[in-house]
Parts: sequence; structure tokens; C-alpha cells
Amino acid sequence: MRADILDSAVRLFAAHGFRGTSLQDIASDVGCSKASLLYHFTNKDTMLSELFAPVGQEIETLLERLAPLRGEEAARAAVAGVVDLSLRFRGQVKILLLDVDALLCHPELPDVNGVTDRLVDALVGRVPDQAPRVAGWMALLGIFLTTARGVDIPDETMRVELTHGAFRTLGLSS
Amino acid sequence: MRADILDSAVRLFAAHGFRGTSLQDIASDVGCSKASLLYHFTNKDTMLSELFAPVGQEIETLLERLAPLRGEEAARAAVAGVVDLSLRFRGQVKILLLDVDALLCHPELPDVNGVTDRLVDALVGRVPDQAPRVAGWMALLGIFLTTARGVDIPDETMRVELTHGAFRTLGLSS
DNA sequence: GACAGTTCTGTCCGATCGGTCAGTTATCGT
DNA sequence: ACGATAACTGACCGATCGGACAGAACTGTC
Repeated sequence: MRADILDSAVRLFAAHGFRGTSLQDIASDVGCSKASLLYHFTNKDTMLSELFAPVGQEIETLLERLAPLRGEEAARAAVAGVVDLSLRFRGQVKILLLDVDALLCHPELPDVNGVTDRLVDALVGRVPDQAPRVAGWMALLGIFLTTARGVDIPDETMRVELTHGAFRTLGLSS
Repeated sequence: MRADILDSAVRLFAAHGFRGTSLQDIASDVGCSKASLLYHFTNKDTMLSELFAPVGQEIETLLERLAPLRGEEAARAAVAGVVDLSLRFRGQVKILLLDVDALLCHPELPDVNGVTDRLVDALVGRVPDQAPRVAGWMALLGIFLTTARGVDIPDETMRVELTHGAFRTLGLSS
């Protein structure tokens, strides 16, 4: 039942946003009462946090791996890490859907926003000029969004071209 | 006064989303009563529509220009058009801020969503495989988002690298 | 059948939302 | 000075929101 609720929740969050999805909407989709949702989850935010947890964990790991790196090496590893992450979670679109929603539509959730903000910083914070920042956002949001939309990306194409060829084009290396 | 309201509205929409911004929030930011907002604007949606109107017009023009094109030429012109558009509106960040918000956080506004959906179709609908779709989304959303975040992008860099060099990398041409 | 624990629900609550409206205040031409 | 018009506001409305809570329904054990 918990799983059913999360399935409905993530689908509706993705379609209408976190704020655009009421507990009643989820309950109707599941086929139970609104009160039943709040028996399984302490509140609405908990659903979002729980759905975000797996990818949040992966981002934490990535951040640890990026911590000692600096300069171009850091930027390269950061984008590569995000690409890897999006590929690894591609089968579980619901997680990325939620991440995007959380990032863009629900910025006030600190646990969600904290980790993504730090990831963006790790992506672009160590390079002085602005172009990499653009690249970082494009990589993070673009990939997440396309993945979230259910677009099927050939692994090799995505991995290679974005982590190598795209670097110069997007200004991540000279 | 109308201008003050729109200024506050777009800033708050960008920060907290359309749904995350109440009329009271805007009124407090402007320094007037909530009722005063609704004296100048018939309703909340009108503010969004009015802010979106200029860029909406530009997108319409772009769509007309893209209509007769096909294949790679169409895709190239489409991405170039979006880049041009984002550059042209860079000084008026509020418009793009709102566009992104509308696109991602307020998908039920038909006048807003209709035009962006058609733009995405024009961007990626004419090319068979999936890679260009990814590129299209990345271009549209990535550029809009980075621009929306107030990131300053050197015109030449952005224009040239994204409309020419990035094509092969992102799979828009072989 | 009696019982206990889990699962679920109907009903209610305070808060907040977008929006309405009667009435007040400010502005301005005469 | 005065009336007309525009600008603005406080008070209020119905709807909806997330959430609380007591009790019903279900499940398994003895």
C-alpha cells in the first residue's frame, strides 16, 4: 500500500507539480481515503523526501568523490558524475521526475534543495568564469529533464559525447 | 503601479513558483493591499499571461519561420532560434524566468503551455531518432534556465558554440 | 466467539487561497 | 469649492488545502 501511494504520488507530482497535487488527488488515484495516506506517511512532505532519498544518497556519494578535486578535473568529474547518475537512474524515472520537481517547483524543502544546491556548486563552483556554470546547469537540468520525460538515450552516445566531446563545446575545458 | 506589481510578481514567481506565490505575498512585496492588485489585474493568471506575452509573441514568429523547414535544416534553425530568443530577452530576465516557471510549474495554463509545447515540437519533432529530442530539451530548458538564473553569457560564446559546435556533439547533425 | 493489533475511513478543524464588493481616499478639471 | 473619476482598501465569501482524531473494518491467534 505504501508502494501504491508512492507510485501514484510520484506520477501526479511529475504531472502537476508538488504543489499542484493535493492529498485528495493522490487518494483518488490510489483508490483510498485521504486519511489513509496520512496513516502511512506522517505528512505530504514525507512522501517527497522518501521518493527523493535514493537519488539523494547517490548525490551525497558523488559529492564526497568530488570533494578533493579542483579545477578542470573537478568540473570534468562532476559532469561525468551527473551523467552517470542520470543513466543509472534512468530505469527508475520516478526518482528523477521527482528530483526535477523538487528542484524547480518545491525549493523550500531544505533536505531536497540542500543536496541539489551543493551538487550544482560542485559542478560549477570551482571554475572562475561563467560558461561552466551554464554548462553545469545545462548538464544537470537538461539531462535530468530529458531523462525525466522518459526519453530513451543510448548509453554510449550520452556518456561519451557529454563527458568528453561536449566539454569543449560547452566551455568546460579550453 | 501596474509595473510595480508586475516587477514584484515576476520576482516572487521566479523565487517560489506561480503556485507558491500568493496574491498576499505580491501585495506585501509591493506594499499595497491584495484588493489593489485585483483592481489593476482581473485575476492572478492575467499577471502571468501579461508577463509571458512578449516572449510568446517572439515564439510565434519563430514558429512561423520554422514552419516550411524540414530535417536537419529545421532542427538547426530551431535551436538557433531558441538561442537567439534567449539572448534577445536576456536583458529582460523576468520574461524568461516566468517562461520557465510557466513551463515547468504551471503546465495547466493553456495559452502559456500551448506555445512552448509547439516550440519543443518544432525543435525536435522533425528528426526521427531520439538524440535531437534530448538536444532540443537541453537547449530550450537549459538555456532558459541558465538565463533565468541571471547567469551572464557572452553573446558570441553562447551563440556560436551552441548553434554550430554543439550540433554534432548533441547529435543534431552527423 | 473473544480478543488484540493493524489498517482504513468519515468527519471535522484551522489556515489559506483567489476573488468580490461596498465604501473610502486621492487626484484633477472646472 | 465641488463633483467626477480613478485608485485603493478592509471586510468578507466559498472553496480547498494539509492535517487530526475517534471509531469502524479487517486480520489473525487463541
